[in-house]
Amino acid sequence: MTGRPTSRDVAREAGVSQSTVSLVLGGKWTGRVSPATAAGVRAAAARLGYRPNRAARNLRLGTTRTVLLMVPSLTSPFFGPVYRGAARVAARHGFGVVVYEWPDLPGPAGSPFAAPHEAIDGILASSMAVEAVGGFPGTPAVMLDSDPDGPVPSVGLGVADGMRAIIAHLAALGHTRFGHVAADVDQWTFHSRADALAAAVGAVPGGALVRAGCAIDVASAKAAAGRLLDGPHPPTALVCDDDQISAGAYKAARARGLDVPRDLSVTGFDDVLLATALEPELTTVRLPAEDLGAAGMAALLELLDGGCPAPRTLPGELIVRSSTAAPPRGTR
Amino acid sequence: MTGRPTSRDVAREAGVSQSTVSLVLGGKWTGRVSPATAAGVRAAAARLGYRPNRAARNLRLGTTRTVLLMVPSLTSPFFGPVYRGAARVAARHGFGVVVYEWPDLPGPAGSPFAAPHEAIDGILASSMAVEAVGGFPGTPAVMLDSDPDGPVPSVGLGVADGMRAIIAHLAALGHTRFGHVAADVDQWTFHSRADALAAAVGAVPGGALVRAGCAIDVASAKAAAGRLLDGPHPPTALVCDDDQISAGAYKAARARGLDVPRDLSVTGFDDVLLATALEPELTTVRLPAEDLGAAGMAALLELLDGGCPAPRTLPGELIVRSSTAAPPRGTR
DNA sequence: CTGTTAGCGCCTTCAT
DNA sequence: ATGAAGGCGCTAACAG
Repeated sequence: MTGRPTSRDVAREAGVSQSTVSLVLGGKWTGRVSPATAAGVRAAAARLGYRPNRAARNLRLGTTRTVLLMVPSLTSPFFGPVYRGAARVAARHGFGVVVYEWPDLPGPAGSPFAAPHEAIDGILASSMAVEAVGGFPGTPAVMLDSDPDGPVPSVGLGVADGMRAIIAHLAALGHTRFGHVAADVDQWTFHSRADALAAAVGAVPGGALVRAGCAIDVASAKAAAGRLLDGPHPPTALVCDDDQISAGAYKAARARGLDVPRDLSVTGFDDVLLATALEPELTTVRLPAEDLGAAGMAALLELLDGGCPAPRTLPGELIVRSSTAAPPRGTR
Repeated sequence: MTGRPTSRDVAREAGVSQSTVSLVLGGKWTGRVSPATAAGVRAAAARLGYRPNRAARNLRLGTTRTVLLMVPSLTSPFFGPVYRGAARVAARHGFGVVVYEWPDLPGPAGSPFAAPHEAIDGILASSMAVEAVGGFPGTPAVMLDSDPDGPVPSVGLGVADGMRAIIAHLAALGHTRFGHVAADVDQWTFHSRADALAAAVGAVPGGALVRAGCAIDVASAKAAAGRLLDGPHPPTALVCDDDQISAGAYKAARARGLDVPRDLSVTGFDDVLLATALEPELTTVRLPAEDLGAAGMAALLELLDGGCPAPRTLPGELIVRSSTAAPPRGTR
């Protein structure tokens, strides 16, 4: 016998029929196949090193047991953990996860159909516009870190609460003049951060807010932070939409001879690896990326099961490190 | 008609038989089907939004057109681009890529069989021991950034040349006392870096080398770099196995009041995002991650095609930034 | 309790 | 130039 053993080979080896093999190996034989026979089948399968042919099973069942995870960028350290959490939960249910990078570019980016994995049972779309899943009409989908009021179920991240926690922390330190170094990315998560930030600053007595947008990269962030620092009303604290942006803010500060945190406080968002690689270590909001992937996958599996997953929001957590301090004297 | 249209539906719509549809859509109809019929079939397929069923095709053809990419970590910013390069080339040939994170833990880590994607045509294994693909006997595999003398074809990275370039650069600056902050990871790529480094230092007149091992994380790297700096023969340049390790080296230096690069030069490896986020920006060796994925996939496709891919090595490139300078006076 | 049978959708000879 | 038929490996009715 050359090639992989089939269930027929196992049946022959065990001296039973194919259907018995299928029943036993499918785990639904209790009360229908004698324990002795079942044991024989198992032994035969083990002896032959049998593994079911996935394509055949998929064809028969009309299901692929595969979920597509769409992320805006694979380079960002945020999505590795999202994948890991999703894959872990999926594996427990016999599902696989294929990841597809959907560049969040303006305009009609390459259709997701360009992905060779058109055979998909469901979609998990992280941090992108709901339109992204529009390309798969009828395919069950769950959005991650997205507008909870959208047409598809979603698992959210407490980004608004995170922003409020940042401002509360900064206000308690004595800051009133805030600068928002904002990611110029049209995603719900960033709009949400901006809105929460503006509202929170509005609630601080004497609070003032200036804003500069940038792309999510260090150079662009440095330029944006620089514009704020050189402006007519330089802030004493720079609130950044993302840890990477904070790295740019650090650079802008140092280029102007400003010490972080003595002369300028800086905060980040996400708490990826970068946050502790920087000096000083970054005060930021930790987002539970792996839990997000896991909860999203759980919701999607529930959806595939015919259920109706309840909306969930996973809270962020303010991690105070060394990039924030009271504003310099004379600036309050 | 509910559900996805099948080739039979297309046949009916076009008024032809299934086999004609298969011929036309399979692209091998020239001289066997009249152009008019072919056009009709195409139109019908388009009208119905027909897409071939992957499971059925896989079953019939005995191939999955799917490749497994095994990486040691999804969190490292290095592997995102590897995936991207591999997926790009794969897509051009109608192949999909599923990524599997194989934690490079000591001992018998979870077998790759735990991966739900047992249906795989080939394997691309990046930066790991050749044993990793041992779990898939008979499956064509290509190793990336691994021992070129192993039993399977591989695409290498010029890490040894990179190390030599670093030492040449540092030696030209006047350094003779080097410290290697080494990743304590049992991978060919790190052994290769260590060997090349030792050999290069040996060729520097008066060259001396001390070494400390660490895990690939900032805190561990900081401790290791600290041990070197506090040792009896403190180096004037710290050569790090990885950009992330360099971040730890920066911290160790600053904790001791040492300025980089005035009092201490530091180099990295990989040139990931972190390299320009740090301050000062890191002198490092850029490794072409995306090219690596692309070249690896090209080699694997050639292998699947019955060919015998020639071994390749992609060169790294020394990127001189601001973390290296001449050693402080009196230390030569 | 176990075996027989009928497809899932596709591709590929073979016959027309 | 086109159609009919068979089977890839599996599962789930239905018989026995």
